[in-house]
Amino acid sequence: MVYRKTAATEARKDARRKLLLDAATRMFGDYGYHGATVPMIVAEANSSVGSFYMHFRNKEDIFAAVLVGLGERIAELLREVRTTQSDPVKRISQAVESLFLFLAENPREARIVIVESSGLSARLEKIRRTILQAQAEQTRHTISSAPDVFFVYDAQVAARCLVGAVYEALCSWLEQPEAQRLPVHDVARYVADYNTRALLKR
Amino acid sequence: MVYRKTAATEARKDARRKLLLDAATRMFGDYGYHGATVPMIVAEANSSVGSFYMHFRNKEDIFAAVLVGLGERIAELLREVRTTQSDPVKRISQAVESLFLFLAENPREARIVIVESSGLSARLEKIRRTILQAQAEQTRHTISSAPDVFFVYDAQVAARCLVGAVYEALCSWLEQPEAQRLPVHDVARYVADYNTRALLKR
Amino acid sequence: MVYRKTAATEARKDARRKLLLDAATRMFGDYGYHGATVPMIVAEANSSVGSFYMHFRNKEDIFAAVLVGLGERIAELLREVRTTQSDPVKRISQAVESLFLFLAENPREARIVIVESSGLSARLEKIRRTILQAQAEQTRHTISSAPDVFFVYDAQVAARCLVGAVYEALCSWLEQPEAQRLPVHDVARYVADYNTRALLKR
Amino acid sequence: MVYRKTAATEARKDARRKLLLDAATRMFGDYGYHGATVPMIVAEANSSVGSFYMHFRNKEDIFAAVLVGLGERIAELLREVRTTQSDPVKRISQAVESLFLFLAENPREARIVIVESSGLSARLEKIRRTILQAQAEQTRHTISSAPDVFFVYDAQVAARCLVGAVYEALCSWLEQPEAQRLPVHDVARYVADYNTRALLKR
DNA sequence: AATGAATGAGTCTTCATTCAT
DNA sequence: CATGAATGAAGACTCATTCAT
Repeated sequence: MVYRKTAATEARKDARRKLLLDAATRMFGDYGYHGATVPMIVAEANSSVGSFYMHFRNKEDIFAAVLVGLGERIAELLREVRTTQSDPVKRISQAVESLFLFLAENPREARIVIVESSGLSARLEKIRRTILQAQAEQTRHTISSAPDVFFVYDAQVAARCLVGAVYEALCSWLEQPEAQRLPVHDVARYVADYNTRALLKR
Repeated sequence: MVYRKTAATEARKDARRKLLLDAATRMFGDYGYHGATVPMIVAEANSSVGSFYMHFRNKEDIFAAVLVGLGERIAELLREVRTTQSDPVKRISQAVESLFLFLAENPREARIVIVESSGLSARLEKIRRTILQAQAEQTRHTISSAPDVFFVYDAQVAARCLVGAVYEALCSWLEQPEAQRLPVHDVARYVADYNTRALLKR
Repeated sequence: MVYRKTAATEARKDARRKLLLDAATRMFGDYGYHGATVPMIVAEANSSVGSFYMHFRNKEDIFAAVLVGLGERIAELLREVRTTQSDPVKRISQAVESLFLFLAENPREARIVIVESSGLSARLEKIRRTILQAQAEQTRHTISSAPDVFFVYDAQVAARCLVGAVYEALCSWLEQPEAQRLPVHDVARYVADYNTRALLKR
Repeated sequence: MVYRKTAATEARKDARRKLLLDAATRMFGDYGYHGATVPMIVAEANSSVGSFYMHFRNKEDIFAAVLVGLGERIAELLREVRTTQSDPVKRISQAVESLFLFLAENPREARIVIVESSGLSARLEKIRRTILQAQAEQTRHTISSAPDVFFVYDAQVAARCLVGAVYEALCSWLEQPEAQRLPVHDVARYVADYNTRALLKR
């Protein structure tokens, strides 16, 4: 009497989940963790409160899912750079540029990672740290692989300086009215240069 | 007689205001903007809700005041550096170091400026921007004053990279358990070097 | 062919109904009417929500069914006593004892009848009353059959006193940690004596 | 600057608390623990949700307060009987009668103690047990004080039988439409007799 | 001016019930 | 007939803000 869980049903469920996740990304990106309410999210997803709580334990849960998803997209981004570039200096420079461009093109996602994921619950804080850590790790690894070209006191500190510079430069860029913004690619390039110079031995 | 009485009253009023402001700094620093409640703040200040609304229009208002106060302390800090150091490179290096040390010694204040002041109302966002801008301005000014030693695409971008690097390095440092932290002064120095190298022509 | 198929279907349907009813008894007994949820019950029955609403109009409906079932089991119990014992005094004493023992051995069922069935809807209240009434009726009948040995103001009141004493004594017994409980049979016997003495002329 | 907490303010606060407590008693008595909602209670008390949560931590808390209050009223009742009656048999009989009458006159309160306080949280269960225990203790004490007149297997069990009989008889009485009810005093007297006989040696 | 009790709009969350597959 | 995803009404609770004393 147990009916096969049809693939179609499963697929529709997953689609709904994705819908909610996307809506949440938009709402969290636009209004922040506290500003975005569950009713707002479900309305944006053309879904319902009940459905929301079928897919996610609570508001924190969906935020975590959004964050993890973003972390993966960024990790994937950096992974690509790593496999493309073998020269350590270019690799770092390229990673910074890619990160900057990705976030510049996805400002809502950027805001979620940079701004909104801070100062929340321990669990979320941990996810945020993991994301930053993944980026830092990448940098750290490259730095350590070429100790003769990089000047480094502590790779961890250096990596975080780099990430911080990227994020803040991005914020600054996003704060400008669109009309006055410098060309994204130029800024991305400059930020990449800034950090590359910072890391190189003179 | 009347004047003195008024002065005394004024003084007491200011004292109460200061008390609330300090309590708010502690609470916002420890629990964040949303986590700190008005009752919490007034309890910490040994005051009362009524009194609170005597001195501040609302919660946002006191947070703004805290933020402005912090901005001034930081501005003052940087002003001192400027008057002490005339060499542009040293001036920048020194400014970074001072900022890092100040925030490291005042982690609550650091959290307020870096983390908690983001993603709130437009008004607060503006104040935050003003503070960052003040720091950036300082850097920009120094950079512009010696175009031959500094390599700069856009002083604004450069300045924000610098501030971002400082903040993120600090966050990283604060995230560590105290036992495992590197010496503050060493980190501060390294962060200063990081940014100085980033700015100098090769 | 058609007939047999229908019979088989009917049988399966009844089996499923029984499964749900048993699961509901466990859940209501363990978590109470409000604590037990429909999803909990169907999970316990390895069934599904849809199936549930196939067999029962709603949650109240299944609770009612559980209650009615319990009422019948208890009625059957008392009926047996009546057919076994002809001596009115022994009959009452035996009925009390049997009831006590049955409930002591089925604490979940006991909790449903005694505790959980109170204070719900009018319909459920009525069923509960019916069950109690059946027990009372039994007692009343026996009492009335031997007016010379029993001292009774109003048989209805007397019967309810008796039932109340049984239930409360049972609760008291169940509240004790198992290790400290007096022997069931002794308590059952004493409760029987208590009520017998209460009913007899001196 | 610390103003004296005026007696008037305190009094008004207490009055409000009492108002809420009374309203809660009515609502819990009429609709049960789950049926009575916080909005209902505050509406009944002409108060507000916020006020409610100023005085009580949560819904369970106010129910606990109601229950404790009832426990005290009942305890007081029994205390009076104890001081008035020195003869053990009369004391028990009188206690039963008083309890019955009190509950008959306060049916809402009765329902709260008897019906609604069961099967809730551990905390509430404990309070309920305490109340029953207090009544049982009273009985137990009297019984133990005159071992030659009372026939008792275990005073605890006996006491609970007594309490159960009282409560159930009361329920039965309350269930009747008012027109058909037997005179309260007669029933109270009979219930008292029922239990007295049950306890006496033959 | 100071106090803190009172307010109620606004959140999150649960769960009985429905219905498309 | 069975399934379980979807629904949304309803409830508990928080907290910024007001205002009578």
